[in-house]
Amino acid sequence: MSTEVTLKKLADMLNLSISTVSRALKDHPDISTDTKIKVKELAAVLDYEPNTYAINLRTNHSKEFGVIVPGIANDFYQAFISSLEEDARQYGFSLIIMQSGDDPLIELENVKRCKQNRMAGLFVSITSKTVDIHNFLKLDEQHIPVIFFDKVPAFEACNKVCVADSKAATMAAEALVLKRKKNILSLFGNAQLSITQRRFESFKQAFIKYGADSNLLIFNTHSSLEALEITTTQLLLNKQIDAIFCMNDEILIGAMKAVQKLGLRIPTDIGIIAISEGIIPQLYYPEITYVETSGFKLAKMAFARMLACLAGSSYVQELKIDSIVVDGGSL
Amino acid sequence: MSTEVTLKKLADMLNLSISTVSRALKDHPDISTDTKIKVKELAAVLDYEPNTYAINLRTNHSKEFGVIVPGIANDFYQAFISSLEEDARQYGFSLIIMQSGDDPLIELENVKRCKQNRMAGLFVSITSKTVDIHNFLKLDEQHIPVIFFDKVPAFEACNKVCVADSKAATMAAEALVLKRKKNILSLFGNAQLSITQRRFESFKQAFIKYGADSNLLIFNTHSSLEALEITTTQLLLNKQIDAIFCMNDEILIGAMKAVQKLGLRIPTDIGIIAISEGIIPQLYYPEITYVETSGFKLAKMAFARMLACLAGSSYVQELKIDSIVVDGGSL
DNA sequence: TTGAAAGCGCTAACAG
DNA sequence: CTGTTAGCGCTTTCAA
Repeated sequence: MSTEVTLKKLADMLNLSISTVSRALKDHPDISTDTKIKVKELAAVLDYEPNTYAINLRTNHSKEFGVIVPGIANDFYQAFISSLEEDARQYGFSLIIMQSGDDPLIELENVKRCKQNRMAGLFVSITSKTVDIHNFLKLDEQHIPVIFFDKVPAFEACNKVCVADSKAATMAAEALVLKRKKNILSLFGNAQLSITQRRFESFKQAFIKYGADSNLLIFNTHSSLEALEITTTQLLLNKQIDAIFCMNDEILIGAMKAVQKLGLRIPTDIGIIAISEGIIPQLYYPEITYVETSGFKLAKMAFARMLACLAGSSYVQELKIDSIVVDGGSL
Repeated sequence: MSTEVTLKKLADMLNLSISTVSRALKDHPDISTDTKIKVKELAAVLDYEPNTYAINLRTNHSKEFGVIVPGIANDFYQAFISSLEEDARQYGFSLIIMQSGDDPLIELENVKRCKQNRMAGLFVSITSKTVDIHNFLKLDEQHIPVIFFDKVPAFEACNKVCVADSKAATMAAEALVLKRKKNILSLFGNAQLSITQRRFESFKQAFIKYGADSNLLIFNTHSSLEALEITTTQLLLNKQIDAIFCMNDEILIGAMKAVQKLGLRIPTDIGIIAISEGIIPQLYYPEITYVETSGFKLAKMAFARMLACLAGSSYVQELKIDSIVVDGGSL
């Protein structure tokens, strides 16, 4: 399209060279105030907009961050991305969102896209089956910082920010001990995942630490529906149960359905506490007491770390954000 | 970085010209099978990846779609974006997500970013205060198709895909008539929004059409909390109320809290129906019956329309997706 | 204080 | 079948 306003066009119209116009536009000290004004005025009138691709080609990097998550349909990632986008925008960066669908192959494909597009940096929450971190580390070598968040690789030296999983579970346990709950239906997620293992260990340890004689009925569940079923069965079988602990939102949803189905009153008939991003617990009355794992806060931290890396911080870091207990009156 | 693999590098190593390598890589018929194989092999070995910026600069357009929404923290946009991303990926496109925060100024800034980045196309759900569509239409002139979805401009000729608002409200009303509900607490959103007005009109008309003698208690509410308060008050004041209609998820959340607070049983004590994306209604037991407004389906349609525009379809179109009633047992 | 010129990596007409 | 060449729009030495 010949209507495109370019540096050349401005230069021609002003009888200046392209380089002068370029420099004027970015306030290069060499250029006289006079020309600067003239150039800027014309640029404004013609609504000149620099061609991003030319710049990127020239400078060999872009102002785009890639974000790879298993799927965005999740309150936690939602909050994370939403918050990250705001921060990024402030700094002139855009976000490219990619979903791996928890499939390592698609994840790899996405990583390649990021590399090919010379992204400025990458935020990744890996799939549950990702074993080979190699491809990510290659990016780091090319000076494309990779910040892992939430689901992070277990051992490798890399930049990670995540919620304090163990701590969150401990806090939930402490709340239960404090309320002297004796028979606790404890619902955990997929036992294969390290997040489940960490939360489980800390949860158990906390009761031991405080010398509580609570009886823990522990189950692992892989879906909301399964949580609903387990909870229903257990509550019917065991009338002693006086509290439910849910390791995540998905489980909470199932457990709450069971509680509603059985017509139990919270917190009189039964207490409940969860680890959650915070959206779901607020949907019920009374609101569910939860240990917060804030995607919002995590995004702030991840972005700060990214800026540091971009600014040249070369060492890797493993950061954890602390949780807080948000009392909804359900315990 | 000198380790970057470029066409030139491949050409030098193979003693071929850059153009031959380029053509071999894209299976140009002019090139001999022999050279093609040689070139492709080396490219594979060296992990050659074309420089996107050079291509974009050359061809003056990218494989990126901009997506501008008021905010992504919303089940509907969530579903929309998630679905759109999958489709886009299949076709080699990426998604740049931008949030306007329902602020027309940020929206405008984002539109400019899209223009500046020569996006391949744009999906927009406008802010509630957007009046000037001019800037969007300018993009269309530059052959950057703009597909408005969900929140679309009222009058202008442009590509729009949205849920059939009136139809959804009519369907909800029909369900209520069918169940012979007589005193219906009818909760609508912000009365200033055209979506509210359309849903309200159709809702009312449906009762008239069927000659139902139902008594509608109509309220407009702007938040979940307000919905909770109104519902609580009304249910206490008027024991005749036998059903609640909620125009959207936000209102449903508030109404459900009130119902839980008052300890009412669904559907025996009271019936409830909502217009929703579908996530929230499934959180309760029994699940809430709702008229579906699917972000997923809308995305499919929007993407198809985008492809058509990219393929040269120049006329504008206004598309609507129909809703279905999903019975959760709450009515 | 300004301009000329080279080149980022790629594509595509044109020429052999 | 392959090579030469001329850019795409911009930045950045180097010269003037």
